[in-house]
Amino acid sequence: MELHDLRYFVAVAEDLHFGRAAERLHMTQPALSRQIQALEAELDVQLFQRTKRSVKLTIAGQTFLEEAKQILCHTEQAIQITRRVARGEVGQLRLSFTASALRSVLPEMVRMFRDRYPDVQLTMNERCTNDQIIALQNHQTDVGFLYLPVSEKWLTLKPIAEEVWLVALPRKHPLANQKQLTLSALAKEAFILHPRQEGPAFYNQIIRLCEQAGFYPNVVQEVETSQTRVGLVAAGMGIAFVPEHLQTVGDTEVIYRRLSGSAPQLELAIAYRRDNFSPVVQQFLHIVEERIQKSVRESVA
Amino acid sequence: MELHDLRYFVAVAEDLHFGRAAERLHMTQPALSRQIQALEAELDVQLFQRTKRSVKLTIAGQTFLEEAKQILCHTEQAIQITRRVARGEVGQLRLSFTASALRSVLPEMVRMFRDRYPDVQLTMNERCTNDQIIALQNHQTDVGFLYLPVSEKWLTLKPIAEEVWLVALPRKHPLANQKQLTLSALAKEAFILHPRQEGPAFYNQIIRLCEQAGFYPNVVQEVETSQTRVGLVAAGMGIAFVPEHLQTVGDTEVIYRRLSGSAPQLELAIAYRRDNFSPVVQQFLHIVEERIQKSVRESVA
DNA sequence: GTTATTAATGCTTTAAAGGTATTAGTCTGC
DNA sequence: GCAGACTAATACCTTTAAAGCATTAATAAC
Repeated sequence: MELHDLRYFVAVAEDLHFGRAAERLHMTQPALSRQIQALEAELDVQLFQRTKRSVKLTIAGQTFLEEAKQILCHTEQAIQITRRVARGEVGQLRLSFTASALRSVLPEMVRMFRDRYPDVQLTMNERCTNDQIIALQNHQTDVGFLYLPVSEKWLTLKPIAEEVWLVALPRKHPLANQKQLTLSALAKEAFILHPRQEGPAFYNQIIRLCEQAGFYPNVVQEVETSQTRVGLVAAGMGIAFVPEHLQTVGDTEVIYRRLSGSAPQLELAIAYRRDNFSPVVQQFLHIVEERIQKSVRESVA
Repeated sequence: MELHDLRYFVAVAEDLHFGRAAERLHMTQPALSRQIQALEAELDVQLFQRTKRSVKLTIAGQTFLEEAKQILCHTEQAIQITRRVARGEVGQLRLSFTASALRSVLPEMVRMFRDRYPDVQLTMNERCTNDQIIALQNHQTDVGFLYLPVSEKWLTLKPIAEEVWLVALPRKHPLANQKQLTLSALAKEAFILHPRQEGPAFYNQIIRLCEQAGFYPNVVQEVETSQTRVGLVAAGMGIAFVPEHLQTVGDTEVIYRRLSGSAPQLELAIAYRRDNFSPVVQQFLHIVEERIQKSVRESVA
């Protein structure tokens, strides 16, 4: 049995007239009659009660009509849903991101994506760069917003923004009032940095910048999240570097200063598995691309 | 798109190997490859991620696989259910019957039918002969157990039992103790009969029998149901005729006597529309037939 | 009784599906 | 690094199932 048998059957069952049904199906009446006969023979069930001049459904025919309509409808829906999945209009997208990405580029991209693809189920998780890589490896996330450098070869990486890090000082710190602040002015300060193994490249970058400024930093603490580092700065334990977008999270005891001259900076990128061909991810990447182009245009203007 | 496309797709999706899938489908690999290509072209969706040496499903392919399996399963079920309906194994059967049929032939027939066709939904309604005919005409019932004669030409009628009617007498009636009771002995009694228009043929039969016994009955009441007539007999209002099977419904104030010689009797028959080709009805008729044959054999033995 | 209607049948044509032989990459093992 | 096995795709031909055309047979309506 094939779907065209069902289509033919439904047409005849609805018209109760072989000639008209055949016309509607763009075929001739004898062909249709024979197909219906073949269908009845295959099912070994009489679907129509025929006289030489009229046709009506048997009880079994009525049952089969309901089923046939459902099957045809389901088939149509299966095609539609498959196409939508292929276009990335339906599916799921799991995003991971650093705390600072959540406060900069991410929100607008997510908003655009939601608007354009309302039927995609979106899951969002804050994770540090390392955890994102692990999550990507374990197929627990689809796209990560993380900091470069990342050396994993099985990942595709696309830089999307430069992120300058600011100095966080206690409000009462002597340097807090100074307009222009250079790294060398901080030579005698106690530094609260992130753990070295949580981003050795960035750690080294900070050390190198200090050395270029003529001193080796006095690292009094290595603390995991920027949030916590800011807390310790407020408590007067020292100074710290935090991503520029995190200054919006206000702590009245802390002020943020952009360093003039060279300052620590990180490159935010999106990462996804090379073997990920999810159309949803593709669509999300398009939106990211689009958003970046817009930023570039705006910064030029 | 046709069902065989779905079958081919499911086979390849399950094996992820064109050659083996083709073998399983009893066809050659190139034919299968081409069919899948054609399907993808028709859907305008890539279902498989192919390399020269391996095949795997795309996200859209995974979606389509689920749908395809469901459609194929539904199709199989549709065929099965249609066949069962055609065989009368599934459906509904609405029975109507007189009160006396419910106490004689009907229960065993219904029991047999239930055992053999447990998936048929059975509806049962007590109705007098006239109401049954109306219900049959209005498609509110499928088969009736009613009294002959019935003249409707659009009904098929099959006599199934002769029903002798008994005399119901008040317990304290002088004739109550007599072993042999003939109609002529009742010449002076007050008769409680059924309404004439509710079965004129049977009414006339009773009058005729009385006349043959040498008297014209003194009809003091015409009352609708046998139940009610028995009630009035118990109340001492007169004597009545009731179907033999109704004597089992005991009223201690009433006794039943079979008339020797000629007695009123009715023919119980089943009736159904000539244009009713419901397989369920056909199956029920088979069981009725079967049961009647059994009765005949038993009465001969 | 004649005509129109309508489903079925016989025969021919067409188109879709399938088969065989072969090609073109890709992986494995020595 | 090369030979051989493996596997999906392509080219070309054959088969088969479905469709068309002409006609028949039976029924209903006038």
